[in-house]
Amino acid sequence: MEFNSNKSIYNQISDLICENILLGKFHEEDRLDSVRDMAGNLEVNPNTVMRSYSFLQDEGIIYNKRGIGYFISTGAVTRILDIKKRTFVDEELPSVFRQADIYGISPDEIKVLYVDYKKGVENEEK
Amino acid sequence: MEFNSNKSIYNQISDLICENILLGKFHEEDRLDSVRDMAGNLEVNPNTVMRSYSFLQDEGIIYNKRGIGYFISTGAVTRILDIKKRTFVDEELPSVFRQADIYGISPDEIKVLYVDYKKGVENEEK
Amino acid sequence: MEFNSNKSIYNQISDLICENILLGKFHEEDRLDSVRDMAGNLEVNPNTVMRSYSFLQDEGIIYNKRGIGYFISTGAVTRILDIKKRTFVDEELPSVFRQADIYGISPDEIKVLYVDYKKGVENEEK
Amino acid sequence: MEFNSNKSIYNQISDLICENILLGKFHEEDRLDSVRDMAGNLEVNPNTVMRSYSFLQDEGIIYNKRGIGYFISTGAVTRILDIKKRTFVDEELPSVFRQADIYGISPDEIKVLYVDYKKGVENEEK
DNA sequence: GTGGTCTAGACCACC
DNA sequence: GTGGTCTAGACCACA
Repeated sequence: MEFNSNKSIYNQISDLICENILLGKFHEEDRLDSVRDMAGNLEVNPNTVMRSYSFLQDEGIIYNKRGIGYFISTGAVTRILDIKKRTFVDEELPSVFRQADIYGISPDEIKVLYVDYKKGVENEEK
Repeated sequence: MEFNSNKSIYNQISDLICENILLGKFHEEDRLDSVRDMAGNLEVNPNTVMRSYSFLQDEGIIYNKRGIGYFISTGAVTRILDIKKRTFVDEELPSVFRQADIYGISPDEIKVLYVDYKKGVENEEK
Repeated sequence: MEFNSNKSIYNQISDLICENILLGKFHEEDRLDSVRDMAGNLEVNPNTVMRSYSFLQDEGIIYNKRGIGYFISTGAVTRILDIKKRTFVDEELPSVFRQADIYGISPDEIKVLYVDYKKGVENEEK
Repeated sequence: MEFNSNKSIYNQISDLICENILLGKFHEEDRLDSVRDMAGNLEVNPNTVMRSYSFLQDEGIIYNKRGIGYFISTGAVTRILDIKKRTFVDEELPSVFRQADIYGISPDEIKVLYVDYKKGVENEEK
């Protein structure tokens, strides 16, 4: 897997895991890949994966059983929505809207772009 | 002026200048504050301002007259819209929509949030 | 290493790296010395090296792996030739020819001077 | 008149005057335009012209009659050829040849490029 | 006065 | 360990 430049890798990995949980690909109380396996799959330094896991653990999204591995917490979905959606709506969206405003993109256009985006994603999945 | 921590200062200065140009506060062929003056006003090191200016010059948004100062290029508005709007629509929006989708925010909700945001801004201006 | 006074140091470093790539001393996908090491070798401030690296990155000649270092891009040779040869032939040569013309140096004489130069270089290498 | 970026303006003005002398447009013992006139014609700061004149005076190419103006020295042509041609052949050409060598341009190609250049100039003059 | 470059040294996030 | 950014302060050429 390749990682885009502007976000730190460990952050992208955290996001990836959260998304998979929200999308139902990972389930609560599932065990995550070991740090080494995950690092191998993603072609990334184990330290970097470790950092993602630690971060998610701090957020209460996963937890650790010593010597066994990392597991997705019960209630992880709720917690992710709590944390991420809030920062998304409260912090990210305003900055996005501010830019859209400057560039003269109307609310209707934004809606249309979003609809188009969703269509694009659907087609890819087929 | 205060700077946000997550973006580099020189980047925020560049953005600030671009926005002022788009908003019509700075005009094409206007002279920018000298590096030292701008640095003084923003309470920032001259090197940091220099970096912003150099960056904008590379982008063709401002240009330099030897020994006189930096000036806003003719066509700067167009160029900024070209560069920024393109990266906004092509790179920023998709990631925003992807998140919105995951968090279950519909196109109509996005539109409403944007409308609300614009109202908020208008009220502030009064 | 010693630097010529009329060109900026960071520029000379960039040129040095490009030449080494063209001459086959550095190869595509090789890792460059770290900023600090290079600075130490050249007896120069790390910031100065950083500037060279950033410049070459902007030109697409080298790229960065986060936390690991700078690497020579695949296709760097082509890209350098593209950039440098073009500016050499289109911008530098005309001014040279213009001067040669004024000083009454004929095309044949230029050719002879060049041949002599190449012989001189060959002898040095022995 | 517009001045290209990479050389200092006063230097470009000096070169311009020297060329006009070599090309026979200005003659020895001719009076040069006053600093102010020249500055007006070139749309440049008088200080900058002054600097060119001083420079040329230091080189012995022009001389000053107090209160009257600057005049081209007798022997200016010889002196210019002495100074400029020497630095051209001894310093500029080697660096040019070095680059040509790196870019794989042969002596014959250089000659052809030079011949082409001369043809181009001739056509412009018609 | 203007920009441009460089040094020294610091701090940070990241791998 | 890596790069990236920033400050403070200096020096230079140029207009």
